[in-house]
This record gives sequence, C-alpha cells and structure tokens, in this order.
Amino acid sequence: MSLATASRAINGSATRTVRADLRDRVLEAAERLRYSPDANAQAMARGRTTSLGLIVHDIADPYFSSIASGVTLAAERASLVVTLASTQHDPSREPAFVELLRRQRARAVIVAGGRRDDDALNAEMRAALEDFERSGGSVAVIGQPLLDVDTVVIANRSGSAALARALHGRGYRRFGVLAGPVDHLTARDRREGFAEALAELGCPAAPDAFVTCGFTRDGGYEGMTRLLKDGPDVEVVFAVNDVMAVGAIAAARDLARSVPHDVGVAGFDDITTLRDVTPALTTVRIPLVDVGIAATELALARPADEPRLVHVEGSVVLRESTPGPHT
Amino acid sequence: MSLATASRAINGSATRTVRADLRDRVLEAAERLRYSPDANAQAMARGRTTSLGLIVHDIADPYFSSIASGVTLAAERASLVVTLASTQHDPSREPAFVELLRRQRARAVIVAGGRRDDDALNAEMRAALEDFERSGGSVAVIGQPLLDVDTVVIANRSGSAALARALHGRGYRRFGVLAGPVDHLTARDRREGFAEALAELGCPAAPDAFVTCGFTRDGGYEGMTRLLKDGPDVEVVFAVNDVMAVGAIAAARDLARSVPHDVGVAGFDDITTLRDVTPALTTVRIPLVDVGIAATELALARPADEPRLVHVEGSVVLRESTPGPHT
DNA sequence: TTGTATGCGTTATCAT
DNA sequence: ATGATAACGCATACAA
Repeated sequence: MSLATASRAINGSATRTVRADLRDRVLEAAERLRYSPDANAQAMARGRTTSLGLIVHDIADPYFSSIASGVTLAAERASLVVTLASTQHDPSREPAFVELLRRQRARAVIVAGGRRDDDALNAEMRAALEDFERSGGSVAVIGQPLLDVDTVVIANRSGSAALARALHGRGYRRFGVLAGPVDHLTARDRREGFAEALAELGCPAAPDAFVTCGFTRDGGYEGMTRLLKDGPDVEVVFAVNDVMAVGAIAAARDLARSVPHDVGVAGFDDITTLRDVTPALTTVRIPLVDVGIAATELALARPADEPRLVHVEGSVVLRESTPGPHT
Repeated sequence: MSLATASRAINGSATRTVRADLRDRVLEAAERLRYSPDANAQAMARGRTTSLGLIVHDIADPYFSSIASGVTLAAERASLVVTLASTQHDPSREPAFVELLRRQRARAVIVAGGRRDDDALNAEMRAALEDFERSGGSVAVIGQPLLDVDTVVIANRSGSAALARALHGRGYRRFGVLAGPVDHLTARDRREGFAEALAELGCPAAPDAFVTCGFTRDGGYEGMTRLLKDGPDVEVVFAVNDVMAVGAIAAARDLARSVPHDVGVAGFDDITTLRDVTPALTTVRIPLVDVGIAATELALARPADEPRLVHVEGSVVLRESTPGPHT
C-alpha cells in the first residue's frame, strides 16, 4: 500500500476513491498511531492554507471582541482557523501584521477598527493589503471605505444623525459632544453626523461644546470632566462610543452631577456587556457580531472586479440615560 | 548566487554569515519583487512553527477577552502568532480544537476557562492534550489543575472565602449565593470557598439560599429573580462572577428591590468594563491580563518533568454595592 | 564565504 | 483503483 493511497483514504481526493477495505485499514492504522496530518505540509502541497487573519485594535475592548466573536463563528463555518493580531491601539503596526499574515499565506485578512485621517499610514496600509492580495489572499475591512478593498461600512453618520433627532425629539436643546480624537474617522463621522443633524434641526451645538478626547473609557471620563467644568451648560452629552459614555457617567458622578437628572448621556454601539449600566444607556445599536460575520463572508466570497461595500445601519435605542430635559 | 545564500541573507543563519554586498543585493531584490517568505514552508523545513493556540469558551465574554489580551501580548514578545478558537460555551468541542491545533503543529496551546465535573470529558481532553504534547507541543491550562499539565491556578476558594469574611466584617449575616452550574468547577470552588468561610464564621448560609443558575449575565438575572421571589430573605447576594452580578442587579431592579439598600450584591473577577456600573460592584480582583501572560510564559518555558502550577491570588475590592446591612 | 543537494510531509500527475 | 514520483518553498548538512 502506497503513500498516495493512504493520503487519499485519510484526506479524500476530488477525483479518486479508495476501496472500502483498504480505507478501513488505513484509518485503523492512523488511529492506532495517533496520526495527525500536518497542516503546513498540506498547505504547501495544496497551495492554500486554512487560516484567516483578524486584525483588531484591542481584543480586550468589547467592541472588538464582539466582532471577533462573529469572525470566529463565520470562519468555523468555512472550516478556517482564525489568527488574531491585536495592535494595542497603535495603527502604525497594522501593515506589519498584514505582512505577517501574508507570510502565513492566510486565505483572507479582516481589518477591524476605524481608519485614521493619516495619508501616509493609509497609503502604507493600502500597499500592504495590495501585496497581500497579489499573494492570493483576499481582504475585508470594517470601517471606512478608503482602502480600495471590500468593506463593511458602518453607518456612523446616519446613526448619530438619527440619535440627534431622537434626542431633540425628547426635548433636548443644548448638546455637548465627547468627540474623540480629531483624526479618528469613526469618531469624526459620528460627531459630524450628530452636528449636521442638529444644525438641520435649527439647533446647532456651540463650538466649545465639542470636546476632543481619547476614544476610550478614560478619554470619556476626562473629556466629560473638562466639559462639565469649563464648557458651556449642556442638557445632554453624546459620547461617540458606549465605553466613553460610561466613563462620562462616572465623571459626572464624581463631580456630583446626576445622570440623567442634571445631564443626559448617550453613547454609540450598544455594547452587550454595558446594557445593564445605570442609568440604562441611550445609544445606537450596531450588530457587531453580524458585522464580523458579514466581513468574513465578504472576504471569503468570490473575488469581484470592484471593491464591494456592505452597509450596516444602526438603530437608535432610547433608554433612561436621556429621559428628556427638566425631569 | 544560490538559493542557499539568499535564504541565509533573508532569514539569517545560526552558523553562517553572508558578505555585505551580496546580502544587500539579495535584500534589494527581495524588496523589489515584494518577496515574502512562506511561513508554512519554513515551518516544514525547520520543524517548528511560529504559532500559539488559544482556546476560550467565548471570546465575546470580557473574562476571556482580557485573558486573550494577555496571551496576544506575551505571544508577540515571543514572536508568535495566536490562533484563536472559541467553543461557544460547549466544552465538548475543546478536544477537537486541540486536535486542530495539533495539525497546525502549534508550538503550544493555552486552554482558558474552567473545567467541568465530567470525567468522560476530562479524560478526552487529557488524551487530546497528551497527543498534542507527543507531537512536540506544550500546553498550559488556566483553571483547575486536573489535566496533568502546566496550569495557572486561580485561587477561587481563598478569594471567595476572603470575600465572605469581608462581607461578614461589614455586618452582613444573611447570605445568598448565585452558584452557577453544579458541574462547573470554577463556580463550585467559588461557592464552596464562600460557604466554608461563612461556616467558620459561625454564620452558615441556608441551603435554600444557594441558587443554581447559568454562568452568564442571563443566568445571574434568572437566578436572582428566583432567589428574591422564592428564596429566604437575604441581606447580600454573592454571584460567582461579575457578569452574573450585573444580571442580578438588573433582576433586583426589575423586582423593585434597591441595590444596595434592600440587598447587597457582590461578584468575582473585577471585569474592567464593569468597573463603572452603579452601584460600584464589590468583587474579587483577578489580574486576568497577567493570567494570560503567565499562561503563555508557562507554556513557552523549558519543559519540566512534572506539571508546574502557578498560583494567582485574587484580592477583595469592597465597593458601594455592599455598604453593609441596614443602610 | 558560497554553492549543491537533500529532506521536511503532503498532494497531484501520470502511469499502470 | 492503486502505485510511483515530482513538486510545493525553504533550511541545512556537506562539499568546495
């Protein structure tokens, strides 16, 4: 009995088939010897691997771990394993991770997390992704569609615009915004969508009601502190993500300002783990697990000539953190 | 110029060195051709890969995403990439994932998440891990030391015992416990450590004050609902993890019971994302990121004859959710 | 210091 | 249906 037959018996073959008794003998021996096919050797012989890369800013952030959950789910359906890379919030490390995944000959790479407004960085990333694709891999990005590849576009602008209208509908007129970093495009889109909707409502926010701050819990805390201490008087504050909103609530509490009585707070994302915070957070729900699934399916789909865009809409969820002013 | 020289120029060699001008020519050509070494081929030629496996119950759970954060950190220091597998809370899938990682010839695998009291399952897992080690990989488990491999042991018993004493010190006398699933060893250790300490204090909890429930947010919600509706009157409730505690607080609220005024609530883990919940949660802090790092270092350390154990202690953090009774 | 040749474990092609 | 063998891309032992 030959090597070839054993291979066909164990891992199958598109064209060939093995007689039952022989196959049984092979499988019995494999079992007895605790044989385990070498995936690396298979990758080399077959010319393709079974792995999928995922690049996130911070796997400990619930935003990314939810996406990762969706990606692992979809990857498993496709019989792929997920290779995880976490940049620890340093976007300049992304291209190196793409190159790393190229060396692994990953079938596809999914880049999660918003882009920065940094042309040099984005150019580097575009180049890295092009190399990756030239090596036969496919790519999907979650965030802004500016890397010339398939992208799951999150409707940040329209989501925060809808949120602005909903808050206006509850009677709020004086708005503050914890705006995140200036060059952070997700933060910018959310901030601008919010601001534009307010302007359309004839109720623009004061320029000094926009506070630049980190995109994290501590950023929200620090920004809220500044806003409440030095900023204009506001009835409600929009933090551009939920984690920041939680930090903002903590800051208000530390300054002895009641949420929502003295000031309302709204966030963005509807992070599952934060659904039970008090007061319950008004936010824009993004189906993050589905986003991860969609990105994976996009990356694994038959390659297209043009970069494809999948749009994901958010839905406003009004909760107790924004009951309306004077309540 | 030969293939061998190019290989040595690009990826270095322990024994040989390449003349500068030749090396420069090689590197220039590699850069020009956007050459990228094939990690699979390297793995085969070198006989070892650069990948590390991580198995978790649910990557979307902040407990596991914190551990994952530590693992990716430590793995990167060792120039390894992390392959992530999420069982979606089905422990019976763990052995298959170990086998998958064996096929990849991962250098090591880290199994995060407590064991079950299920002899058949544990035997299967032990066998899978033995096969993995026989194939040259190393293993580290986070949780209970019953798989005969290196283990990061989390001091669940002593942690919850210390918590019990601290709560007793605040004046609580009537305790309830949201105990998690019966066969879940982490839940069991926490529950029993708590119960034993109470008994030693001469203040044992009533048997019907222990509520079996899921190890999740919804489990905590549901268990708390049952406890408040049908259980004995209690002053404070210990949920065996933070996520469950948050669910418990939500349940109390829905039953119009004030936390901490009507009933105190304590958790376990000190999940970062939940540090801002209201009221602030009394808990036992486990340094989860460090646990991930420790497990990775353990797995990557020089193999030992005997399974090694690294013990991680928790520290009680008293916060507003347990101010003491009658307040 | 450089080049040649062999092997790593598997699949696929081509005979038989 | 099965067997022999070349190829995958790289690292290394050995020869020069």
